[in-house]
Amino acid sequence: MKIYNTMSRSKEEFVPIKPGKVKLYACGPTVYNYFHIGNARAFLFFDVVRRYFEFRGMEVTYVQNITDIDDKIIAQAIEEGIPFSEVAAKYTFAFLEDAKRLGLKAPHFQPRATGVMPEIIALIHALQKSGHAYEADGDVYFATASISQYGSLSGKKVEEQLAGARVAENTKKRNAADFTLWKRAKAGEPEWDSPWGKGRPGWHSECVVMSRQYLGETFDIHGGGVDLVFPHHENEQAQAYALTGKPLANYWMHNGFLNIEGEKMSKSLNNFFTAREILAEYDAEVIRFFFLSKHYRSPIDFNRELIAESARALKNFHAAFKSVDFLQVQDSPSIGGYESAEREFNEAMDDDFNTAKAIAVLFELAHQAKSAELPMPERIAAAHMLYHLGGALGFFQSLEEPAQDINHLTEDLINLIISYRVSARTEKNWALSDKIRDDLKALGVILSDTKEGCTWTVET
RNA sequence: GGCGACAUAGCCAAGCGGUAAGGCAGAGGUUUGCAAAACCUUCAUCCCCCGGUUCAAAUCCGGGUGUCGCCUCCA
Repeated sequence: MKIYNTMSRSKEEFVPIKPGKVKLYACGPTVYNYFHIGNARAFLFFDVVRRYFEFRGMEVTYVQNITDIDDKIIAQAIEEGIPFSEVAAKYTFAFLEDAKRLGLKAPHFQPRATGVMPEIIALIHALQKSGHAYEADGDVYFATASISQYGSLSGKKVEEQLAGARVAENTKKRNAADFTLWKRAKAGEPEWDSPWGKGRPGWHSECVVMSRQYLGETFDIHGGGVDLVFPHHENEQAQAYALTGKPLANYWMHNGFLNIEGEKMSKSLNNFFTAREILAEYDAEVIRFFFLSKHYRSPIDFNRELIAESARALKNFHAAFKSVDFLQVQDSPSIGGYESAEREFNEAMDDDFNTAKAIAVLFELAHQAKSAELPMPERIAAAHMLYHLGGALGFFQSLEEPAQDINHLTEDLINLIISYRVSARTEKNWALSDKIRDDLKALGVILSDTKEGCTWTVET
C-alpha cells in the first residue's frame, strides 16, 4: 500500500519495520477545553488508519498522547478559577467521553504528559549533555543549529524564515528558531523540580518520550494535523535526531484542515464548534461519513447543509440493510460473490487511504442489496460485504434501531390511535386519516403506509 | 518575504497519460386514496484560462488567474 509521506512529499510504498506490525502514533488533544470539530477530523482519520490496518490483518499498536500541562491549560485554569490539574482532569474526561461518542476505538495507549515527567526531564538533560540544548536563566532551549536535519520535515530553511516572519524577540535564544524544552515557572504556576530549577516542559518533548517509550526508537507512522508539521513535528524530529541520529518515524502523515464556510475556524471569527455540540445535533456516523467522503489531505469545508447531505447519503446504507432484513440474517453465513468489491475497496484504501473512492464501492454494494431484480441470497451477500467493508471505516457500529425514549403506555397509545386511523381509511375517510397523520407528525410521530400496513417512527 | 496545497456538473467529490466513479439535489417513472418512504431510469462532448509535449492530457511541462493554508498557540 502507498502512503503520502510528508517527509518526501510523495506517495511511498509502505514498508513496516516489522512485517505484519504497525506502530502508529498520533498527536492527541491538549485538554484545556472541549475538543473542536477540526480536532475530530484528525482523531477520526487516524481511527480509520488504525481500523484499516487491522482490517487487513496487521497487528497495530496505536498510541495517542494527552497533553495535560500547557500554557493554554494554565490560562483556562485562571479563567475558570480552579487549579490547572482540575482543568486537565475535567477536559481529559470530556475528551474520552466525546471520543467514545464519536465512535473512536480507544488507542492501545493514551499516556499523559504529566505521567512521564521524569522521562521528559531525562530527555532534556541528555540533549543538554550532548550539546544540543542549552540553559538560559532557568529556561532550556534546543539548539536547532546543532543538527543538520533541522527543517527537513517541513521544508523550511531557517535563515530564510526570519526575514518576514513574526518571530517574537527573545534575547535568551541563541537562534531565533530555537525552541523551548523547559520553561521556568513563574510564581503560582504549576512546577516540577528539575536540574534547572522549578518549571515545566515545553510542548515538543512529551511526544518524543511517549512515542519512543511505547513504540521504540524509530516507529512506523507519526500523524497529526497539517498545522503540526511545523513547528511541533519538526521539533520532535530534531530531538530524536539529536538523541540517536535516527529518524523518529519513517512515515509522517498529516490530515488537512477543516474550514467553516470557507474560512478558518477560530474563536475570534466566532465560527468555532466543539465536537460535543455537533454530536448533539448529528449522529456520529453522519460526521464520520462527512469526513471520509473527502480525501484526508484536502481541506474540507464544514457547514450544516453539507452535514445534512451526508445524513441523506448515509440513508442508502441503512435502507440496504433494511431491505434484506439484515438484523435477522446478520449471523447467517454469507454466500460470497462480492470479492471483487472487496478488492476494489482495498485498492482504493491502499492508495493513500482514498476513503472517498472506497465509499463509492459501498454505494455499489448498497445498490445491489436493494435491487429487487437480484435473488435474495445475492442481495444478502451484498449486504454482508457492505457491513464487512463499512466496518473497516468504522461505519455500522450500531445497526440496531436507536433506542427510543418511549414507554409501553405511549407505545400502546400510538398503536391505538393508528388502529382508529386504519378504520377511518377502511371507510375512505381521508379527511380524518390525514388529520390523524398530521397531528401525530406535529408530535414527532411519523406514520408511513406501506404494503405491510402502517408503521411509525419517532422523529429524532 | 519564504514554503505549500487546491481549482472537475446546481452542490459535495473520485480520477494523476487512454477518452469523465460515486453521493446529494433536480427531472421522468413504478408503487400509493393522498403523503412519506422505497425502488427503477435519467442528469458534465467535457474538467479555471492561454500556450506546449504526445498517436492520445482533466491528468505531464511552461505562463497566467483565483481560493486557501503554514511560517505565532492550534488538528
